[in-house]
Amino acid sequence: MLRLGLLSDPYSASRLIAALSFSPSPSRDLHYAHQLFDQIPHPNLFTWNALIRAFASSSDLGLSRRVFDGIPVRDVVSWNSMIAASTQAGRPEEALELFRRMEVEDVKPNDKEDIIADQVTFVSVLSVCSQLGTIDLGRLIHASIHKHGITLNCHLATSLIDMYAKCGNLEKAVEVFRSVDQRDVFLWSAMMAGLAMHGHGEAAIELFLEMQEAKVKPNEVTFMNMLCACSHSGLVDKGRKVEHYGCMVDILGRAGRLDEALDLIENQMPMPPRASVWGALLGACAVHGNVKLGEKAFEHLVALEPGNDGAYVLMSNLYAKSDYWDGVAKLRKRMREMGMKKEKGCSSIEVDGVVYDFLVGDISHPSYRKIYLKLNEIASRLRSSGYVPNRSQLLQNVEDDDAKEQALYLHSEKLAIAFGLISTIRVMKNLRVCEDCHSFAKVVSSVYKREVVLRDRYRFHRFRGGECSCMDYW
DNA sequence: ATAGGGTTAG
Repeated sequence: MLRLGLLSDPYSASRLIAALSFSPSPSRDLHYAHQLFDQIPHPNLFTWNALIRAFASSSDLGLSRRVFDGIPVRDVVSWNSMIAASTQAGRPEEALELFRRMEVEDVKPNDKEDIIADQVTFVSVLSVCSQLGTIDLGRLIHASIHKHGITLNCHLATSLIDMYAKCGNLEKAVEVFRSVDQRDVFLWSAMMAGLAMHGHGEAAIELFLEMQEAKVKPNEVTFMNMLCACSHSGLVDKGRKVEHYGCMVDILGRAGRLDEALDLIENQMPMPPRASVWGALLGACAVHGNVKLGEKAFEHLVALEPGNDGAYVLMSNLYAKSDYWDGVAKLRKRMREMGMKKEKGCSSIEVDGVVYDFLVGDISHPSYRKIYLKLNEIASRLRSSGYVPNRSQLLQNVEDDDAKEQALYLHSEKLAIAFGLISTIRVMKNLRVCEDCHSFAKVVSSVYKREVVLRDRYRFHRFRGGECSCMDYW
């Protein structure tokens, strides 16, 4: 193309950039794409926009942003590309900021439509809502879609279902799902994932059968979601019918059948176990407190993935649960030597459309005094109704028993719940909820006769009258 | 003719 001088043709140039950025990794050369770009004599919006996407797929958000900022007049595709790039890079706040700017800044009219934000914009922003758990914004966008008379295509409907499910409104997700008549594999899979997340494993399996009747071919994600549904609902035999070793280890392990899980890995797998398989076993050992097997899984796992910080945290928690503090100290030393840090626990709660974040022992909230006061009051009321803090869930070595109890009360989930008790209760946790916080929430729901909805990294917990929707199985 | 979107265990 260079020899023929085709770079001066914007059509060819844009296509070349796209081709270079979507090629499989060996022939993918973004550095070269960038160099080429500087040589394009007449770049147009198509070339700029292709480049945003190209850098985003190489996960270099900074470069995408530099291209975006340099565009003299941006159209809706430029904005959508940049918003999608931020969303996919796990930077939902940046995406949201762009969306808000988009509404007030000039957007060059597009050939096709002349509305400011279109379906593609909404798809990305709904994905932001899923990530942040901001159901109010999600509802606003849903309303806006209605208002503009936009029909739901599969992309948009999938995003809506995912948003409602991840924001805790499963009924609404089902409603959207049922309102679509041409359903593709993404739509079906997203609905199954939503059901699984809320503990409706059987319903997810029924949906899978319905999907087959509709002659839609499942893909690997569909199976993944199915197995997740089986795993979270304890459906061991149904899960066994789908062949996937990592998930099967998880299903067996979660159900406490650790020996069977190990036997599967060591004697039945036709291929060498990959990291995720050992990860599933380690996770199961952590749940069931099996240190010896946990150590074995851990060593296999870090041999395959030395930088896996999650493995260290799981193993350390397993030691701590078993009161083996020397093990914890050794692991921490190993982590320090490798320059690794544990992800900080953070819970956020949405009250009247505003998201509040809490870290452990957080005092940055304007009314933090009120929150701790409320927490004290909760502690005494819970104690008199029979709740005993589960000190095994304190994963640092605090000698004094009273101090241990104090430290448990500083967990971010509890702070968010206490704040919620002075407002509406909808809690998001970025990591898995700990057993003590889980029983805490149960007692809160019965003593205060309030519903608590807690979304952790993997699923939803809906506490009502002292019971949780997960039936203590997660 | 060239650019933008959705589902995913531990």
